[in-house]
Amino acid sequence: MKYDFSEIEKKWQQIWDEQKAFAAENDFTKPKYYALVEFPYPSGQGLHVGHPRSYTALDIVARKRRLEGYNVLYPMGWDAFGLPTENYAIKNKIHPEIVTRQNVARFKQQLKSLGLSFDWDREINTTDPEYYKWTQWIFLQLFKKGLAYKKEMSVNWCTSCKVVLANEEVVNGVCERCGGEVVHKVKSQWMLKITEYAQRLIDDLNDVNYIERVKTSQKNWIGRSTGAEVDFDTTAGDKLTIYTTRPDTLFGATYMVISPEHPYIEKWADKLENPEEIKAYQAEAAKKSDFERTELAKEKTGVELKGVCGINPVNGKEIPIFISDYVLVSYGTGAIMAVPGHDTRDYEFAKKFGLPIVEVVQGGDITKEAFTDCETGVMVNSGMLDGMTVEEAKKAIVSWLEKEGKGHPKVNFKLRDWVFSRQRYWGEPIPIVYCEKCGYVPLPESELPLRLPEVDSYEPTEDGESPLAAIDSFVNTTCPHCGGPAKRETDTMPQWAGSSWYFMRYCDPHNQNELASKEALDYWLPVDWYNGGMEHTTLHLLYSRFWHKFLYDIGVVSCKEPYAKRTSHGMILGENGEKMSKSRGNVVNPDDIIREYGADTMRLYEMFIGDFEKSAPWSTSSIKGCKRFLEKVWGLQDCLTEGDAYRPELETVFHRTIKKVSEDIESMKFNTAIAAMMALLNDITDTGTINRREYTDFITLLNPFAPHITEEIYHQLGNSGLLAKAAWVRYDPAKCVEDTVEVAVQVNGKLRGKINLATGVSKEAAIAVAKADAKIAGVLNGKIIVKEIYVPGKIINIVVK
RNA sequence: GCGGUCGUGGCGGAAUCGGCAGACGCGCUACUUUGAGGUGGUAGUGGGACAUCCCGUGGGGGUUCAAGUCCCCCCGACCGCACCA
Repeated sequence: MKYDFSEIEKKWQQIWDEQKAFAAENDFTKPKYYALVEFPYPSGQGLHVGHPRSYTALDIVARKRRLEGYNVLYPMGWDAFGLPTENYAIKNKIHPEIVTRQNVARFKQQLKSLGLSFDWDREINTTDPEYYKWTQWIFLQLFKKGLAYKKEMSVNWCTSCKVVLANEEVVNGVCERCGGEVVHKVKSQWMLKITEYAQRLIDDLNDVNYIERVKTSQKNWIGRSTGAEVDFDTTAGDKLTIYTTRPDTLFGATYMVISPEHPYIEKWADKLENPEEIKAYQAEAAKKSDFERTELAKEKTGVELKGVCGINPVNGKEIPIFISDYVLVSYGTGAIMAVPGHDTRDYEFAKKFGLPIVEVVQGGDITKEAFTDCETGVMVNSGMLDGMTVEEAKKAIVSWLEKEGKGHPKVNFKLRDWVFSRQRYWGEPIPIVYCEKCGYVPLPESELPLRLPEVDSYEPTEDGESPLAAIDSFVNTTCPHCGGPAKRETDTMPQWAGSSWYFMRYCDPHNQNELASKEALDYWLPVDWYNGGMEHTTLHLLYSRFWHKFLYDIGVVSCKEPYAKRTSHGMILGENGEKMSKSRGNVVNPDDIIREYGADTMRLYEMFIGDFEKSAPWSTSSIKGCKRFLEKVWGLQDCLTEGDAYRPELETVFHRTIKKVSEDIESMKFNTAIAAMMALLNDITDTGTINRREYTDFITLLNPFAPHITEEIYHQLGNSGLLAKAAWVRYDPAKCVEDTVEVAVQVNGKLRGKINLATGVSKEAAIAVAKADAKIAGVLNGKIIVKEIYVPGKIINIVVK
């Protein structure tokens, strides 16, 4: 019988659909398991071969859990708001809603053809008003708690298109579409106070099972540092506050630097002697991104603010103040004290501008480079701090500053508040009304969802406002508070909004009255296993943890953290080892693979391709190996015998393989799980037959990986129900051990032979057997034995002179 | 620049705690089957004048009876960096 994968796959996908085989039950008394993968952005290109890597992996986990008896929730949906759809809609004059519908239909058909066991009854879409109603509701709660506020922020502004650009649309400092000059422009933007949660977002990482590199990335991104804020008096008669992590080096501060956007430049305008130079520098800085500005490799630039000096609080010395783009207005206070002796960037700057470099920590050679090691140094040239270690000096100076009223200890985070406004059409409207009398007023919850208005043009307006600003019927409204005339907020939310809480909606996706019922949330949350890309670690993952914590604070959810476990898959690269992209011409279309090899082979190959956590290049020729494996599994039907127990020669290898596959799935080592099944198959085919028990167990083990073929074989074996609903195979640990083991024998660390030993023999007996071996005896002849090492089941090493 | 990851045959990759490097698969070679095609099977496959020896996990040092694995230095590659998602 031929293995007709396309027939088999179509047949079982239809049966699973009809029977709703993978629908999560609403029986909250059963043990639950919530497996989650990041829902895709339904782009116009269709599914990428990278998507199924993550989806298949957790599909394997979900299917195994069902076989183990859990009530499993494995849902899927669409993160469909966003820039590419909007740009496509503008270009082709199609409504983004229609574009989205088409893309979703294509993605869904592609996902279904992979045989993924999603519960399609719980499908969600962030652009559905019934969904974004609750995204808006969450925003209102944030607003009411003071966590949403307006702030002047700089945006990328294309001077020729007159449009606010996303960072991605700025390439080498010019507009991606027209090549026009891009500058920073200040706009009033909605912000979310994620910084208020910074400490908790770090602390609660202790309570979750995330892979270590995810935790590390999040911690570094949040970037907690302890230091001090210090007030420097200025000759302008005011105080300039700086933030430093090295208050111990205060005596070494020989100048100050403020960011080109610092408000004091305006404030000191009448005292500054070189305003033109300063203005020119500010204009230059406005063209650069933070990334370009802080690049250490680049030459330091800056301009002295002539006419105003700072006064070092510890020694009263007047020191110059510069503006330079390596100081960012968004971090700390936007101003620093520069200690060139002990900071690399300050050192370079001082060298370039001929500023004095004073050594205040001994231990390095500051004529060559800045000495930044704070472990070993001793304070010098620092008055009362002389002789102290850096650690002691930090404490001493901070308490002195506090006593003098010139500073205080300060914890700072690199994490910045979340810019929540977009001047775009295809996003959730922000449900706020601006009233001249009452200010920013939240829309009453009863008016949600605030729908996107139907329009013909999605182009932003001339002055960079959102397209919604051009629609008078949308903008003009009445104030919910005083009833007077008012204007709606016209900015929309970023794509991150809808994805920050979607895992909650899956718990109760059709609820009309709440984002999800408390009962459903309490049962399903937290997500037991969440897999996604490393690129989402610092934005999506952090944003959704922040929203979850907020919803915990207001009593919507009962657990502090949304995801109990987070893992991450590596990227699938093109055959040439580079990232797959249209421009590189190395894109593999999953549809072609499924058509030619079938979904089971595709799934198996994606799991076999390499270490799940690492990136791996696609290889069309390697797929054949997985196809051959499945064909052999299929072919076993022709050599079936009766029998309800493993044959003795296969017993150990069966138990071992079941153990290995069971454990490897849990630790994401899908590649070695498949290798073990291939090895077991080789052992079976060596015997020429397979009995019913062996075959049934083998296909059960393989079922989560290749669900269609195994379901069909199960059916062919005369079973009536679904294999997907049968029971997972068990192993007996006692039967995983062989009676004898082969042990390598080394002399002086070099392999000289191998011996067979009964498992559990003593060291003495083992070494005696080794010495009795003719070859080993020959090597040992005439040598003096210095040491004998025996590692049971592994190795014997005899050290001789 | 900051942060993260990685370097093993011709290729993808294995190698719980430091214990036989190269599992499993691709490719290749020989034979074989079917007859033809890109099918199936058997055997071989890290390198070296390749029968028991020597060398081999990016490079150099170190620790150890024993190092792909631990430590130090160097080289190289990849990913993210807040309005792409």
